[in-house]
Amino acid sequence: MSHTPLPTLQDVADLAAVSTATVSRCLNKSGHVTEKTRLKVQQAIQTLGYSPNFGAQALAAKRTNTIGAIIPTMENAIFARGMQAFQETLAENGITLIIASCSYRPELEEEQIRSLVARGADALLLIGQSRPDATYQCLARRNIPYVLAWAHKKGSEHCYIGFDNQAAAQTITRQVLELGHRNLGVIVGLTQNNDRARDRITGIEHAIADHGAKTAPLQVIEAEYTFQEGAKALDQLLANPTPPTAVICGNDVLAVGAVKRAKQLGLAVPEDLSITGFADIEVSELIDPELTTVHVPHREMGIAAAKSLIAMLKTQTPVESHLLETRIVNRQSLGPVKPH
Amino acid sequence: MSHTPLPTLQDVADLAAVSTATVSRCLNKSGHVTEKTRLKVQQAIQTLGYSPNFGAQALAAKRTNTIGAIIPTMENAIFARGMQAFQETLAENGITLIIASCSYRPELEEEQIRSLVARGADALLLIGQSRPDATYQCLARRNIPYVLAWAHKKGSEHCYIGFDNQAAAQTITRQVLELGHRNLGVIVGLTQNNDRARDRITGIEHAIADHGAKTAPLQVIEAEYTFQEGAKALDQLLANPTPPTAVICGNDVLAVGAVKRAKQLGLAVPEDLSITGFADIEVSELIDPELTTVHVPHREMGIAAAKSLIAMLKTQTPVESHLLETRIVNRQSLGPVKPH
DNA sequence: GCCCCGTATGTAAGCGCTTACATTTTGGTT
DNA sequence: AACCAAAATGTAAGCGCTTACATACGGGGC
Repeated sequence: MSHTPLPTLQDVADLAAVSTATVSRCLNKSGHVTEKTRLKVQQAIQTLGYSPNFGAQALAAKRTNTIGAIIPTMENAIFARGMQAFQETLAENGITLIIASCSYRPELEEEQIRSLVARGADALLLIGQSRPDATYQCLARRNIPYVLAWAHKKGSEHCYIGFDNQAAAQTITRQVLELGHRNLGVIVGLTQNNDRARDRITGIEHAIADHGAKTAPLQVIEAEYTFQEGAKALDQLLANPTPPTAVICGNDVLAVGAVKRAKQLGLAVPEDLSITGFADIEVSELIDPELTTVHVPHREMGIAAAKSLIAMLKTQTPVESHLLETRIVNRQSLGPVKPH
Repeated sequence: MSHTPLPTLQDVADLAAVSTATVSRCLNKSGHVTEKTRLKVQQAIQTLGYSPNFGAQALAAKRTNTIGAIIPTMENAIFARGMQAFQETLAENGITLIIASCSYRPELEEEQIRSLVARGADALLLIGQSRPDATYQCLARRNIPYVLAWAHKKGSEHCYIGFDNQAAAQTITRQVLELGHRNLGVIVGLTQNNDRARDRITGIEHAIADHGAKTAPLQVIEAEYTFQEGAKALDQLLANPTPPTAVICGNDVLAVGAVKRAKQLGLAVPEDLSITGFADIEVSELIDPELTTVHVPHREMGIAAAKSLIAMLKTQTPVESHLLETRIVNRQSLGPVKPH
């Protein structure tokens, strides 16, 4: 499968009878080119089917127009919509997304960060904030802008593009308490390497403390983000001699798994058991009863993250954090506690 | 935010008191280096915290160790699991994934292909086969290997890593017919730019023709891949004076949306109406009744695609297509036709 | 001890682009 | 028509790496 060598900038310059610098200027829209020459060059590019060599461009310009993202996993719908919007926004701005996953394992994340940086990522999107200082230093040293998404922390040195996991969890818990529930269960992701999950638990605890009513001790089960694990976690919660009347889930996937299990066990939701979610992914409207959950503006977040990163790249200065509003979506899975 | 310039190959060479060529040879494991020098170099790399410059490497070596994938959308769970496995397998082999989405729009796909190629993708993963010849020629001209995933075509010039959409649809339809259904509805993705959806319809039609029994005319509704659209499509099907007794869906998302709608309408599934899916994504086990569907080995497919692409890159020769087996997963949403 | 050859290492020429700086062109003033 | 600043274009020096080729080295056979 032989093939002619690809045309180079020089070839274009020759054909258009200008210098390579002029062609380069046309390509990079860096001004100072007559309309006439621009047309000539355009023409030459067309006829040759020229497209710039990526490596050469990266080497000479010291940027790749590439942004990296490292997410726990692409399989989880929690990240899918936000990443889709992120990618679309990058593409609109001529930037390519390189993507890696870390399976919620910090050491893998670190490795992937190095890898993406080595691959020339100009900037990075990371999820949450908890990672070794060394990692942040490595990014600072190489002067690589990054945003932390899916989370928010006031007054942090980092740029967050996300929502307040703690406050959101607190709000929905308050609502649960106001409906009379005094014995709450919690199903949440593995907190080990997930600051978002930890923040949500904190929010729940604060809501209980603030509310002041006497409540049974909070029962917390950690589970991987799958329907099955959500179901299993509910089993554990219900095995307790005084099972909760409401289960607050740190995630829609877990919540939906729990709802399904509750129904299998013959429990009516929300009459016998209330269940709430977090994220408002598509599946929360699928299950019957539909899930009362915390709506997270995933697309907005992806778009904001992309824009912030692009701005940082352009201005070479940090950008303000961006707090997105969440809101409770009242559907059907949360109801008043059953009087007995 | 000042920062020392990053160490270069030259710096490493100086520190290790060898030439740049030797350092390069160490890095690329291209043999002919004494263990002793290798150690010296390793040492120098460590102390300097060196990591190769991507652009320079790409420019000099004419490869980027980067593979691109263009999928319709990341939001759809149909691609998530396969892509996750694809990315993991690439990462294990030191290759980075760059990803783009085309929203089922061919002209956007073409643009994204150009973009990823321009970004230095060494090889590509594409979904399905139908695209302009010019696109394939462009890839051939640049000598860029590619595989077509999520589909399979015998005796094609292209390398497919996928499954036989038509045969799978045919098999599940046969099963539906054997259960006595003679009036079938079909809900399938928009066929306009989706050869997989078209193949599935063909499979359904063949099954009916082969079976020989007299059946009502097939009613086909096309819908976007969302729960809501699946539900709406079911409404349309049921609006018919002689509504189908079984609905074959080209996709689990549509099927699950249809199941939910059927229940809302007070129809028992499968007693009053049978519904089948395609893909076997996680949500098919969530819905009640659980979905009878076509299982697609998504992870296997992702892994196989990655391996094939890597092999092509290494050997510079085409690789055989790879046909993956699908199988029917009999769960609860398909039952015998109701006698009346 | 000498020669030869295979292996380890060094030398240096690019790879294709960007960009600082030098040079030419343009067109408005006087 | 001559002059000049501003705008357009050209020149050429790298960017950091790979690799073909040249050279140095070391050890076995005689």
